[in-house]
Amino acid sequence: MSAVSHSVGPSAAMGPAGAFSAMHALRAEQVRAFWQSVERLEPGGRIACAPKCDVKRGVILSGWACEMQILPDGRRQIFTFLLPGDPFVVEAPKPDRPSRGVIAITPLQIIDAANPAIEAIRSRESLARAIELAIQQKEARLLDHMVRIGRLSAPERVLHLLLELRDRLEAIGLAKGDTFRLPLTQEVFADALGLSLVHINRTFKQVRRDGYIELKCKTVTLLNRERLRALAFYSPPLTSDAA
Amino acid sequence: MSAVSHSVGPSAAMGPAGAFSAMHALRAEQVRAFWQSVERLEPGGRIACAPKCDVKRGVILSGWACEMQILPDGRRQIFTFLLPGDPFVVEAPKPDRPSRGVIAITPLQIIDAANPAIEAIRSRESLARAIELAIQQKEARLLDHMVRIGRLSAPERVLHLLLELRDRLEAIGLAKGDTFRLPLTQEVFADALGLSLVHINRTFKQVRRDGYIELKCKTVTLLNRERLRALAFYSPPLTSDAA
DNA sequence: CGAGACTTTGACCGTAGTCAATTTATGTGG
DNA sequence: CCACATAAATTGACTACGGTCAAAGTCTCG
Repeated sequence: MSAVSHSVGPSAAMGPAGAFSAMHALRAEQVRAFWQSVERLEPGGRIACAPKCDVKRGVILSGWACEMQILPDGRRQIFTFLLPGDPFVVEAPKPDRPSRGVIAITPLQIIDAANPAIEAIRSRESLARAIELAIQQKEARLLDHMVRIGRLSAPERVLHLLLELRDRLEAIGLAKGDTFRLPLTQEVFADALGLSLVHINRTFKQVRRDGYIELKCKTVTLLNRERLRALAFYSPPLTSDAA
Repeated sequence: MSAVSHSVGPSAAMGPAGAFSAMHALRAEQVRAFWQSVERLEPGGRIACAPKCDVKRGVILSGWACEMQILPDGRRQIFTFLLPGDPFVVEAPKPDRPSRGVIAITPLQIIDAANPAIEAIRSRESLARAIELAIQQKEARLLDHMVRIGRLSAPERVLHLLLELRDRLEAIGLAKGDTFRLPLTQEVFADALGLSLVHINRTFKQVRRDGYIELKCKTVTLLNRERLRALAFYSPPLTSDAA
């Protein structure tokens, strides 16, 4: 159920960041082959690459995932959230390397970029451009996340992240106005923002009390987004004017 | 003086990360043209791209620089340090965008990648590979930095960063064993590690007192690197085995 | 209903921030 | 080479943000 509510619908994928915006032009047979090769993961599941390969590329079709690293110690840092349409790369875990990986947060559907079903559309220049843009935006988000973690206070971090997620979800049709579904536990939030679970809880309480957001049933509403943007020093992402 | 001590020497640039490792095979005339087109910056200077262009690519020849962002508020976050041999990209500042940029920490020598003097060697596959590797390593360092800021304590952050800098400096011949020159003010350290100036000062005092490092006259010595690596959860970078 | 995951709260502690002053380089002109 | 100006490092006193520990309350789901 919850997987469905996080999927890109047939038209939702047409957003600027949707890597599959060219899909409507495919023949039915290709579409069938495509859906047959979709891989599914349960929450907590880790995207692994095939035994022989040392790298796997793919795209999120539905659901939320995150890229993260776990210290030998148990501490965890989440680098990015992956939403439908986002491309990803995972490398085979090597001994003596930091254990980084992509794990599913909700039920997840992904497709391997090496899949023959995707080869057919890989060459379309519209897809190539979409992927190019996605990579560029991801780079920018990494730096945003660094500022968040390094220089913002706890309430600023939370609001800044919510603003980013809203923009990204709206771009793929999963947010209506200032309201969207947020399928994250507070623990995940904590690991993304470099805070403790308990402190995240208190910070949410605070930003709710202060009238910045509403939050019920995993659904968030940002109250007065303009004010929040100024407050958390958030700038929306570029849309597509890049060279 | 201090610029010289941070330069890559003719042989120092031969390290794995040195983008100019193929330079020894150039003709004298090309080398002359090359050095004539080197740009210089004083500490605090910002690398700007030409008035018309919206992007500038280049490589650090000597000195230290950093990529950073300043919040409207004055708070600053440093993303990466750039050392001799490191490629960089700066974009023209756009209104309403976060003000990110590259600024010189020490006197700096850089060369524009669009320079004709560099065109001659651009096509060499050894250079292309070096740049490829440099970009890959940089990506990895960004994530390392995120873990540092998000999940490590102040002493861990300091030691982790020093370990990284040592490895990178050694790769370009600017560190002998566990000792190297560190031309950073504590304020820069603070802005890189997401801490306050005062706290950085106290943390340095502590790691010195605890026998983890020696620090005199801007020169650091790491005492027992193995122990520090375990303590700060540091993994050295990949050298060159990537596909 | 019971088990387990997630959220919420309280009490307390410790790391790190702020403010302000002092000391120590570093540098510059005379 | 010295006097002064400025940047950088250092220290103290105090505050506060965020972490830890522990318990209780909610929510799901079999």
